[in-house]
Amino acid sequence: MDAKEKLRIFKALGNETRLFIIESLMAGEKCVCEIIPATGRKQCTVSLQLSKLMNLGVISSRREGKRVYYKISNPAVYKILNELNDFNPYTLKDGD
Amino acid sequence: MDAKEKLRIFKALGNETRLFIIESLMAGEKCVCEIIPATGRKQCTVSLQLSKLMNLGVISSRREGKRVYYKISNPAVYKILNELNDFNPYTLKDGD
DNA sequence: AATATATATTTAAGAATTTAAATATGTAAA
DNA sequence: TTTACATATTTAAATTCTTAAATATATATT
Repeated sequence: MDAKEKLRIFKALGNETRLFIIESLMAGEKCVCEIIPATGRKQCTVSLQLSKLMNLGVISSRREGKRVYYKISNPAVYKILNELNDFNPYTLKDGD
Repeated sequence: MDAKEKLRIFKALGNETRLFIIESLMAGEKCVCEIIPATGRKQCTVSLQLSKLMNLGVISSRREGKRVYYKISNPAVYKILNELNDFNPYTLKDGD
C-alpha cells in the first residue's frame, strides 16, 4: 500500500467523531439513526463526517426505505482496528 | 487498547510530514539529519513534528554528541505500518 | 397532496494545525 | 573561548478542520 492511501486511512481515523463512527461499524452495518447515539454528536455533524469517510474511501452506504445503512468498506481499516482492539505489547505472538 | 490511545496513534500518523518521519524510522533508529531529507521539509518543521510525535508517545530519542537519534517507541505503530506495507486484500491469510 | 421521518447539504464561527522564518540552545572542535 | 554544527523553540501567517444551526432532499404514510 502506498503512502497516499495510508495517509487517507490515518486521516479518516484521526478524528474522534469519525473514530467513534468506525468503531460502531466494527460490529457490522448500521443505519445513521444507530450511529448518531454512538457518537454523542448532532445529526448534522455525524452526517458530515459520514460523507468525509465516504470520500476517504473507508465506508460504503446503501439505502433501504427511509434509512441509510453504512458499513466499513476498507479491509485495511477493519484489520487495523481489530488488531489494536486486542493489542497488548506483552502478549505478542512470535513474529509480531 | 482504549479509544484515547488509538486516537493518539491515528493523529500521529495522520499528517504527511509525520507519516514520512515514521516511515523513515521503520528501518530503524535515525538522526535528525537523516530524517530531514526523507521528509522534504525544512529543519524547523521536522523538529517541530518530531516533538509532536514525542508528545504523542510514539517515538523516543537519545543524544550522541551533536546528533540526536530517534526511533519508534510504540510497538502498535510499528505493527500497523508493517501490516499496511504488505497489505493486499486479495492475498489475506485465513483469519485476516 | 399533505405530513412525518430520516438523512444530507450549506453555511458560518471558532478552534486547531501546519509551515517556515527567526532565533535560541547544546555540543564539539579549533 | 570563539566558531561551527546539529537540533530545538518561538512566533506569525495561512490554511484546514470541526461543530452545529439552518435548510434541503428523499422516502413513506395518511
